[in-house]
Amino acid sequence: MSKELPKAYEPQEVEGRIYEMWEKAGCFRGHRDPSKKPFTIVMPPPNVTGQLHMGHAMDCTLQDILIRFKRMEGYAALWVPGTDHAGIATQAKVEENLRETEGLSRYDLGREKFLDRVWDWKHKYGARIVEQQKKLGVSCDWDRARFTMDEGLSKAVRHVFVSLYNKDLIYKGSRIINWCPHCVTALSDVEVEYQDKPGHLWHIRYPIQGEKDKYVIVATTRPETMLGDTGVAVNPADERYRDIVGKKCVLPLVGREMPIVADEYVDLEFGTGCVKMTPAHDPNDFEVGLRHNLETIRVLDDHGVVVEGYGRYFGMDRYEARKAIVADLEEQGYLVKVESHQHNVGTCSRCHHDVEPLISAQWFVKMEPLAKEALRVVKEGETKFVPDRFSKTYINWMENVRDWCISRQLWWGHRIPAWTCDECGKLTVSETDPTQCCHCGSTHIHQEDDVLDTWFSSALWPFSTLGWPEDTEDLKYFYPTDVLVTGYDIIFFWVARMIFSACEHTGKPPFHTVLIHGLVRDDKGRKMSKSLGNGVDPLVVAEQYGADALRFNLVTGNSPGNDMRFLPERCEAMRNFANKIWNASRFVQMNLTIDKVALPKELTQEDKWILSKLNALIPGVTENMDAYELGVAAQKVYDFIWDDYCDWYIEFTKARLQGEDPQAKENAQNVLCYVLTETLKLLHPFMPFLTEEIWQSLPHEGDFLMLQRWPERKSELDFPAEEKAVDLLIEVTRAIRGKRAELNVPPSKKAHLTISTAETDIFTQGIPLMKRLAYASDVTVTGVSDGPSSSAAAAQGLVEVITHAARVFIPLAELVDLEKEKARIQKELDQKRGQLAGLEAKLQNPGFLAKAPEQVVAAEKERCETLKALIAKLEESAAAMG
RNA sequence: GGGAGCAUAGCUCAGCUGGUAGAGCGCACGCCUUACACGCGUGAUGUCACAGGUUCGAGCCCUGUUGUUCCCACCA
Repeated sequence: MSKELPKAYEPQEVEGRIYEMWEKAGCFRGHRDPSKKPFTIVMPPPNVTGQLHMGHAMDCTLQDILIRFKRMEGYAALWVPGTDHAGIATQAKVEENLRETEGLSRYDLGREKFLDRVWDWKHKYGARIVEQQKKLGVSCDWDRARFTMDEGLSKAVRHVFVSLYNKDLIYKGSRIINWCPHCVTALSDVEVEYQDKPGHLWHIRYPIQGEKDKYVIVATTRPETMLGDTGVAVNPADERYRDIVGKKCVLPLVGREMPIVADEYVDLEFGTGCVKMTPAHDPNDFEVGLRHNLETIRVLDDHGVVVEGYGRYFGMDRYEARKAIVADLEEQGYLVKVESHQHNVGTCSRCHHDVEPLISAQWFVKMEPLAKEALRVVKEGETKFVPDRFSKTYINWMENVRDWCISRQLWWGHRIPAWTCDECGKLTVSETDPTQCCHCGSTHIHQEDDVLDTWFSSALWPFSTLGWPEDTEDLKYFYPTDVLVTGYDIIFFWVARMIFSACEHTGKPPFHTVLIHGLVRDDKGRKMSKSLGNGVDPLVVAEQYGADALRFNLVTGNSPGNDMRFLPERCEAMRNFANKIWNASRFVQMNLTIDKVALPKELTQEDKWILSKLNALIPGVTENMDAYELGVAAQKVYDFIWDDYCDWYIEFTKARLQGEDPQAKENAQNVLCYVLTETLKLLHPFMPFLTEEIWQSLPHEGDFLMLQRWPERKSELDFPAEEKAVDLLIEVTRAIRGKRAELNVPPSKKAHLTISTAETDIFTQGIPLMKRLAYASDVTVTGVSDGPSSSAAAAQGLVEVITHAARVFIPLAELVDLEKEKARIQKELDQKRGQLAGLEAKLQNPGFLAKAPEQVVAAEKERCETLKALIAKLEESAAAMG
């Protein structure tokens, strides 16, 4: 029944096979089961034509750990996967490809044909990221995979749009928006990234009209926008300029007459205290312009190029125009001075070209009414962020949120369901394509060209993927979802929008917990990026070390919400851990003669010890999982397996397995298998492949480890006395090894130990274990009074090892350097006496005795007593050495 | 200008509700001890940034300081 296993774990051989097995058996499917509680996660949909990167790997791993854990806990677990059409990113990629391969632009093809190309692209590359995710072992329900431009999801988008429009929460208006001249589209506020860039502050003279040689000097960082100036503003409190308010000045190079106005907005301290007003290209100027009725004149077109009517500047892009204008100003004597000036420039989060604020007719979602409920659910804890500090980030943003610009001048996306009537000019907004204007009945209507911001559809993801707006069974059962796992970088883009969308459209927050993780950085702490070329491909890592090792690396050694560095050597350590478990189970299997596991009635003290440790581990790990402390939970399992199970328990069992007693052999096998199996369950969410593979080859009931029930603590398996007893054996064993190492005695040189202890039962039972682990040829256990005194031992050529529980005598005295040994004992004595002094002071402190909890006081007292006993022994030993 | 995070062993980082400072890697010494050299055993290394405070007791709580990173914000 047991097969020959390779000496080292080979993830490459295992992972694909195991995944296929799970998938074929339908293990990932989420079933509505009225007898179970649902647990639902929706996966943040990656870009449909994207590639899996380390951030995805971390995101997927965390989700997979949670969903596997809950599935094992007996929930009806559903993890909904899917992909996002990622409007601007995907369109840009296809356009680039089109340009490179055929030399065509999207306009050459026309909207319809171009969209066909994007769909081709989607079909070609859309499956790639799914395949990559599978390599990581994600257990999502692929049958329910959704795409943001699926029919059903598109329906949801339209439904929401119409509903918001009808509630006056969507409107079309001319506003100053962020425009990317490179992507040629409007952007929302969150798609603008501000960067500090070195720039200049140009001081320009604007002549005052009708007054010879009188000027007002404005300071600007963007001289090219002066073409669109329609005024100059000063602060009303500014003494310097009081006399010119109300007068007019003349715009150099253009000759336009413009009013000089007074507005609080102007900062007296900055620059010259005079600001040129360009309402069409600056959000503040736009506001000032509204207050003072200034004209709004656009001078840059959608590509950031100067429009007609400005002489030689026509056709120049923003930067050329700046140069030319500055040169002309200087030549004509308008330029007063140039200062260097650091300033904050908005750039497009996609292409990083400078954003051009400009006035444009766009569609907006009115945020204030929506933010109200979205704030409430977080403030009142209906939706919690983990770690909690991110709720502050969220609240702060939501309280100051401005209307959301949702129209994009792209082709790839959900086309805005609004039609303009060619006759009456009014809008018809409808879920189904209308044939006529809803105002005048004219059939001459045309649809908006623009599409919606990608995030408009992803905002609906938690419910649109479950069938909303239909009242589906899935929606009733699985919605609201439970946990959303994502990086802090998309709280504004996505999480916030999901929350207010869900509240508005479903009346419920979309999830009760948002588990936030940080960024995965490179080994030097830099962000992984294409341009730096420092990205580490998760699939390459998984191939090299195994997906389990990668997962374990990503989940340990960091804490929620904090960035982590990706260190390849940590993968190696995790691979080693996987191998450790592999070999532990290989050991178990090599000694296996049973085909069914049951805990024996007769348990040895070491059996009870490991069972008791396991019993403590289970609730500990479970609590950490419940608290989303996944890294801590993983670390606990790691420590248990490596330290308790492998280093000690397996070694303990060798005495029985290699002994003569068949019953003892079988008992040991049963406990070994039992503990290993339970541990595999605890480890499974973290290392699914390895654990499933091992479990399959051990005696088991059921078909898959991943569908086994999560372990529970069993009170009948608590053995505090034995736990303590074996801890003592371990302590003494360690001390003996330490002494031998110090004396450079190789393990092959066995010695006859004499152990003098008050715990004769424990040590007598432990003789077989100690023989093996403390390199003893034999062990004699005596009571305290029967053992030799230190001086007698020294006389007999015995080395003395002193621990709290016992004194051990080893016949190796000829190897001891007496002076060194004396010094060592003295050092230990000093140390222990120091500890004792501190402890006694604490125990004499009335404050401590009165206020500390009883348990703590008792523990400290016990510590004090054992310390005293140890010191007495050491003192005797020191005295014996003279 | 607001807000947040981080500062713990040579390096990278854990440290649960305050109760004798931890891991991995690295380092030193010794081991092919019949699961594992992707291993075993043993060992060394820390004014837990600084200064105050609360407490019987602080790496953990409070205040301030310094350094550092990030987010938000319209200073032309």
